[in-house]
Amino acid sequence: MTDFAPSPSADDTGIPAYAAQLNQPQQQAVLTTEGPVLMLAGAGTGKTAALTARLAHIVATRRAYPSQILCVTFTNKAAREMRERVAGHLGAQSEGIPWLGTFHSICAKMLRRHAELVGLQSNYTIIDTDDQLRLLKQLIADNEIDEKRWPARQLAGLIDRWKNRGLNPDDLDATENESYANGHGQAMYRLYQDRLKALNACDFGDLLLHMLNIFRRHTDVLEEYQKRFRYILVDEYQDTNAVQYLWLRLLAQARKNICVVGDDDQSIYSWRGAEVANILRFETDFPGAHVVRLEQNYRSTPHILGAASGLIRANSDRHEKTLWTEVNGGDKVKVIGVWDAPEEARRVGEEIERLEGEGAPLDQVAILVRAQYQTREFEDRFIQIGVNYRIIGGFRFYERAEIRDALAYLRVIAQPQDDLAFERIYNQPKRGLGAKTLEKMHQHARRTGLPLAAASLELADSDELPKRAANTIGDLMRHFFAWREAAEAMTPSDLLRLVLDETGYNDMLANDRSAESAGRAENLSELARAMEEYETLGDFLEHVSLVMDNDRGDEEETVTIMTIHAAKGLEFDHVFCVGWEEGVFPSQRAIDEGGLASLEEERRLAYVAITRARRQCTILHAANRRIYGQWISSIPSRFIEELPDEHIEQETTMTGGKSLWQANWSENDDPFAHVARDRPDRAQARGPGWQRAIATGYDTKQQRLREPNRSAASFAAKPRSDIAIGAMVHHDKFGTGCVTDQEGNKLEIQFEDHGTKRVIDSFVTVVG
DNA sequence: TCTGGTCATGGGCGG
DNA sequence: CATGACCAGA
Repeated sequence: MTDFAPSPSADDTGIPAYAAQLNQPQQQAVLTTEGPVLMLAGAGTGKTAALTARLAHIVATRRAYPSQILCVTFTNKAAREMRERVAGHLGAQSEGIPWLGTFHSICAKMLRRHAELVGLQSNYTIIDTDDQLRLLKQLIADNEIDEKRWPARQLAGLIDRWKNRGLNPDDLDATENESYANGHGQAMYRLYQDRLKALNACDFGDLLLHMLNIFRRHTDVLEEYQKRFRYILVDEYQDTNAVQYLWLRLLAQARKNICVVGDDDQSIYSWRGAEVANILRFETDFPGAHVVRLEQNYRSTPHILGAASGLIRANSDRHEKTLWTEVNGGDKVKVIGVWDAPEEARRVGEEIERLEGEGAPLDQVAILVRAQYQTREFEDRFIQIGVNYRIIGGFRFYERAEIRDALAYLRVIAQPQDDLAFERIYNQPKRGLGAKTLEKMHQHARRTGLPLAAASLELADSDELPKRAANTIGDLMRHFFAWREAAEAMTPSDLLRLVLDETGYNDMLANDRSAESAGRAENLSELARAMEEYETLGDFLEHVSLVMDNDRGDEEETVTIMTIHAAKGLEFDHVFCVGWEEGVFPSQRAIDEGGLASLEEERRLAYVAITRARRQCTILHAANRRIYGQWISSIPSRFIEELPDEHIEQETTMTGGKSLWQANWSENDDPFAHVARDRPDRAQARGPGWQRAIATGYDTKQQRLREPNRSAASFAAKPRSDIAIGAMVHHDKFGTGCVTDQEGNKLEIQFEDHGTKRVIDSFVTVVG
């Protein structure tokens, strides 16, 4: 430890307060300010502490002003946390760090200054995925592409991926071009970009791509930023995609004072374009980079750590890290097998009630699921037993219809070219303008090259429209002029209240007696309240598209249910990892497609899940699960098998020990009979993973489990002996019919009056 | 403009 | 199974 410049907050050891609590490697990461630094920080090793201390150190030792530091994160939450912690270190002497933020918000800010270099005005609109999709649908229709065969979603996905890779329309090769509508990829991408420019808008991907283009084409701009940013810090580097990487590399090129922090074992966003390779090859990109490993874990007990480390060791191609802890004791990771999803929820509910009885705070309990659909079962159960819970994810505040309507009005006021917004509200609330009017407005806009709103006004002044429609449009446009004028003199939130009144939006909600209308009105006043801290409409609109998120924290103590992805970066005393079954986790898609790489990503996801736990981690798997309305018997996840024995403790309930699958395995030659033959079309969709499973079996997987409860397991899928193909049966709903096929407990029946149906055999009686 | 019925579809999520 | 998109018909 050398070279601490004197600082007012230093104590008598000479170590400044912000570094006093740090361990040796962390201090190294803080003190090595010059040159490239790669901080490999395992889960729970205090990387945010190190990163914020580093930032404080740079400022406190006068190596740079706060305004000369670029500090990028992926999420607003991370940015907020960093900001708060740095402020804690620096106190009043920090005037805030203007260039601390997400990739997107930083790029948006830069782009406001240089918009004209890419053909935009500085008040450009940032459109979200919803607008993006609507725009693409229009373009697809205009170009007479069959949207059934080439969905807008697909094109949106392609364009996003191209942008993530830093590719402009001109950069696409023939293969890329082929990937949409038989060679229309490039043309559609180009049309989309042109359209955005005409709307004075850009999407999220553009924020980065535009800035990358500007840096590449205008060296003076690049140099300005290179000069400004003496130090660069990047959080979650394993999540960077190509365009972020290129953008960073250009900025860091001049001074090479770049410090990146990440954990390749927690890279779970490759499907979003993140490239783990970026962190794996940092030392090649920046020769002479200092590598600091943070391996002391401050979060979890040794068993939790041991289980997670053992699991992740099955991955290849990673920076080897050995997490350790000074903490002693703690329970082993508990693995519980249950019969089905309801029992899983019941069991978790019981455990939670027990924890509650022991005085554990409920906000320290989390249930981590692989996919959103798994949350329902827990929700139902918790309502039943009266456990407070909240589900993270799902709909976000600003994705609600009424919020989007309100924002659309504000967008048109701020930016008359915003056709997408205008289209959303021209007849909302209903004012008698239908599809026919819209079509005419579009035609006129196309003819004249005017924005939709302006074109509609011209149209209203002509005789092209029925008088009623013309009057309505004229009226609406007069309102917009008035609001635009009012916006100069009013606060944004007052403007919103005015708009909601004058449009009749409030009246519409008041007259709507449906269950949701009260909540909607409430959401709108919430929006107005949230707007109060903004001085201009523009400020607010940028904030809402980039920053505003959903954590309106109800302070109540609740259990949290969320996906593992959403849990990254969080920690809880007690974590329940549920649904650890082949096909659920790892997900069927990961098994079928994407090969080893995507299975390794699933494994990293499992690693993230376990390492969220501070004191106790419980893993559950069910023997049967209903997916898409079908009962699927499932076998425990391979990840359970990979957990080291010495760190886990298995428990199997009476009904849950082995799966239906295993029962059938011993009785039939084809364990997947009841699944794969169930529906031929679905059997195909199971893909190579399942085929392989059939070929090789999974019989080694379950050695550690107790003997199955054979009678319980066998019961469910066993065919009824009194029914055979050709039998005549009666069904309460469908009447009488002839059995044409029988698989396990499922029958295919040709009914006399209802055609062929598939039913469960317990619902029919044999006739005669 | 609203309704009801049919049909396809079903991952993780941030800005 | 459950939900959402889309279309036909009142």
